[in-house]
Amino acid sequence: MASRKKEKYSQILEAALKVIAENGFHGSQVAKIAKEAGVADGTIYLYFKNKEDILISLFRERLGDLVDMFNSRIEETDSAKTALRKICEIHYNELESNVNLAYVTQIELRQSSLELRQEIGLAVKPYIELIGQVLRKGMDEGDFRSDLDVKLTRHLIFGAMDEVVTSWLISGRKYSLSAQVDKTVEFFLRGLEQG
Amino acid sequence: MASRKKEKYSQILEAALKVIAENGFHGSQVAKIAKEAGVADGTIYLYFKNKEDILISLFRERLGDLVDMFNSRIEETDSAKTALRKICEIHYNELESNVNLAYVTQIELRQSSLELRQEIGLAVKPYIELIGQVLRKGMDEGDFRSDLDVKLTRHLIFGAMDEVVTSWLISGRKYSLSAQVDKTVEFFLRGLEQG
Amino acid sequence: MASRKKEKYSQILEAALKVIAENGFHGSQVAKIAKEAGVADGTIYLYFKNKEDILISLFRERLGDLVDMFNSRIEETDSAKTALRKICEIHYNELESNVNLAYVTQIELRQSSLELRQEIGLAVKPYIELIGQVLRKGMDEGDFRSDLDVKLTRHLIFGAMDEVVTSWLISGRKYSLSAQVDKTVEFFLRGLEQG
Amino acid sequence: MASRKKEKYSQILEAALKVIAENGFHGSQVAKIAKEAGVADGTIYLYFKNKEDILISLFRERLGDLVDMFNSRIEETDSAKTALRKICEIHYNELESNVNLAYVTQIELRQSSLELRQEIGLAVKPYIELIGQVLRKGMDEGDFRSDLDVKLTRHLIFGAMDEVVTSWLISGRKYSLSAQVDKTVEFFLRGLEQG
DNA sequence: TATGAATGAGCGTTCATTCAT
DNA sequence: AATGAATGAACGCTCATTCAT
Repeated sequence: MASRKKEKYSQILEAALKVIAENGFHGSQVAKIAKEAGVADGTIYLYFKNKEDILISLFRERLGDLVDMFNSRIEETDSAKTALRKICEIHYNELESNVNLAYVTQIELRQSSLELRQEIGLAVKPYIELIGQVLRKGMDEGDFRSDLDVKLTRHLIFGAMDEVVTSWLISGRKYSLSAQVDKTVEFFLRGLEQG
Repeated sequence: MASRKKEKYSQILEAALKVIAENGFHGSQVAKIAKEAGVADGTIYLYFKNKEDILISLFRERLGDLVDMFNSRIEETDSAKTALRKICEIHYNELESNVNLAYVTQIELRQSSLELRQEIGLAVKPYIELIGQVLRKGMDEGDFRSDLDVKLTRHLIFGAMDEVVTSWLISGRKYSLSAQVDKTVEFFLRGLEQG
Repeated sequence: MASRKKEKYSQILEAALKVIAENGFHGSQVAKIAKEAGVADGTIYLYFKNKEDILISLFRERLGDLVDMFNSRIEETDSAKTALRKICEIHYNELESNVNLAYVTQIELRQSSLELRQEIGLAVKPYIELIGQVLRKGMDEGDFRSDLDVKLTRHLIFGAMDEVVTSWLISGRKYSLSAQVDKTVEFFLRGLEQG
Repeated sequence: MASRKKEKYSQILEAALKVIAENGFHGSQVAKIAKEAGVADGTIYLYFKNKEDILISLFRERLGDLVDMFNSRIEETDSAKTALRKICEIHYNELESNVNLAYVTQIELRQSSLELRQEIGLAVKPYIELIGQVLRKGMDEGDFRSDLDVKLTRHLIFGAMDEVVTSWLISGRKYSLSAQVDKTVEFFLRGLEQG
């Protein structure tokens, strides 16, 4: 019974993801999501407090999965440099192979109420903190410069990758996103300067 | 008479900026903007096609001003490194000294329709291209690595700065944004690596 | 212009009265009232805060008129006994000659939210107080017993008339309401007891 | 088994009374009543046709009990005057000592559909007829005036008491209701007039 | 009998836009 | 050019009732 309940919950989230990706945030009425999920409008409200709660849950669940994936894969890495490469690989690969999710997280979910965006901020935070941990590890192990401002730099790195994904989407995904990993990591590690 | 016309046009844009900054995107009805501008609701539609047109114009005008400022200030610089520093300085300083504009461009205007966001993309493009020009100049002059992917790197740089501004806003502006210029530019130029 | 505004306001109240009388409280959607008034749904909200506000206004305006009528007619009376008879006459006559109003005030408006019923209470209060004043006058002038509890008795009198009107409506108005005035006043004045 | 059935039936009515008294008519969903009664939502519909049927039954049962009480207590009385006093005593005492019932019958149940109110009317009818019987007895025995209109007067009496109870509730029960019996009966018997 | 998850009709309100003045 | 009263489409959410188990 618990699995049936969980099933319908996921079913609705899945439907929401598809509907939002196809119709945009403002074109995604609760009725449309319900229809896509194959349930009645009212059923939505047995599993979610309100429309916003669907979106928050969607973001939280999926981003949670991503962060879990990051954590487990990074444990396997030996150096901070490899870890940073791993992060960028997962970031680009996951969003490239799940375009609906990419579209919804990068484009649609950002045009929501303050409350939702605060929730999204909370969901993104663990990821940004993970980047910070890798930076600190690299500093401790002598791989990274010891004068880095971790709090600033983790945002520089997250923002850089985030923008690359967004511009890839807006461009119409005309090139491979995962093919940008090497050059992105190279930029993070060596910067712009010659030599 | 042309100036009178332009006057009211600017008056409405000014009002829109203030209203959105104070009430958020969803709390900014046309009627509220009209009241703040001191005109009737209908008058808005003599100067703008529709509500979206106000926002697009707002973004375009203000960002256009910024890009003009970038261009003129960068002409004065001698090297690509200095130019990049200048860009970051202006980016952080302008948004720090104009919090309403920062709030509206970073937070509020992003929660709009696809059409508006595409327009915003067009307005941001000249800025991103400017960054690209600086990169190319640095490569030509031997200051920057010759193997840089300009199209990718200009997004990495823009995204990094963009995220820093956003997180500064969300944090409640508890620290100086312009004080982040040095460390940001350092990251762009030298990257993370030791030595 | 003020009269035009007032015109539409009254037009909506008139429509509300008719719609509620014909369809009952629960069958009276805002859209139905708007249609009956010959205006758009949204227009309602230019004149009233919300649906409840229509009902409150309806009650307040009409009952206010009644109380005004009571006051002016009672001034003309010489004794408390005549005044009491006048009150009962107006009460029965007005509601008999305005069945829609009677139906809405006696039956429909009572099935509303606590907030509305409190408002109705406020609107009825001046009327009950008027009855109290007449009682006090009668006591002062020696027409009424000096040991009357005014606060209690005004409710006994109001409740008695109120119930008579309601039962007349529920019975299907099969008899004349105004024909009950004499016997009602007789009961108030002399009570049940034999001589 | 019949008793088990009756048990759950009463259990639901009891729960309905409590829930309506605590949450008001509009705040009393079937689900809430079911929860209070400790049964499933669907179980309600094994004992009652629909929600309205619960309320009708509630009123009918409780008012039936009251009328039974009236009848048995009045048999013990010798004169119509004493009987009338008894009626008023029971009316005020019962509702004062059962505030939930008072609140629900006087305030909440009145804001219901026409159908329900007609049913309530039927339930109240035997009580009003009882008052009529007492009046007739008093006329026969020479205690009451012989020119009374029984059909009218029984409503005057019921309405008077009904309004006193309601205003006592609305006032916040700041005084004793049963302490109003003497003055109420005095008004019924002697009316207002001096001498 | 009893359950409770699922249903889906129903409605008050907002607000961008229009148009008669 | 300017006004602002009027428009009416659009939608999230509730809750009485049903029915498969």
